[in-house]
Amino acid sequence: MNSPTQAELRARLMQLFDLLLERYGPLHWWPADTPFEVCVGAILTQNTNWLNVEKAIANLKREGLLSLEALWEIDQERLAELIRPSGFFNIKSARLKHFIGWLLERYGTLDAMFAEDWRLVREELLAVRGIGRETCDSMLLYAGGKPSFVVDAYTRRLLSRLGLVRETDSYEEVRSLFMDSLPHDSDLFNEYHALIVEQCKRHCRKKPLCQGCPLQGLCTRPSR
DNA sequence: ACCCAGGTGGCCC
DNA sequence: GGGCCACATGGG
Repeated sequence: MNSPTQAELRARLMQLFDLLLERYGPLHWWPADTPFEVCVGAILTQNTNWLNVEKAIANLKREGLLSLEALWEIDQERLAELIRPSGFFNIKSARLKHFIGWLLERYGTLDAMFAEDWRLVREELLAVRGIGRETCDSMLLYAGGKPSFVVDAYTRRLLSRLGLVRETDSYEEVRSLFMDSLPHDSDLFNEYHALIVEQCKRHCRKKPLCQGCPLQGLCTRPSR
């Protein structure tokens, strides 16, 4: 099977978006009250069910800790206890501390960070311990409104089942599919990623391979 | 009693 | 550049 042209890819991606939007959207992500809460949530949700993250966020809110200053002041041990429900609490408390320390040192505020060219900020964020590609892109897109497409496990699962990427493609390769094919529109990227998550949460479980998946028509590979 | 969840870094080859 | 592992809770 020869690979689809750039124009065909673009058409398929827009077709997929339209279909998902019709079914679920618009969803207006990310579920948070402030950009800072988005950043905290992005770290807490690493390989973790969102319901567990909500419990951790609720703990931080209850204690009045959902601010840059408050999280800078708090002991890492106490922070770990408060975010316990989100799992990996020792690692994540350290990662939150790393991020906050870096942000205060480098920019002082989130607004100042987002005032800088986001492509530069992306490189800087990726160098912060505990902030990988998905976390970084989530912050840029959902906290900063920057057109940086977010790739996650759901994106990979759905796109590979549709035959648009390979299972083995790297994060940057999958991200490039979107970045190179679609207009750099943060509203579009915001909805697109949210819709992929919504679709997969409902229909793309790990074991069964999308039996009777309504997106079959978009598949570039033969249905089994 | 399993299996899974909106990853990441360290270590190894 | 990849493959494997630890990290941990709560829901289905």
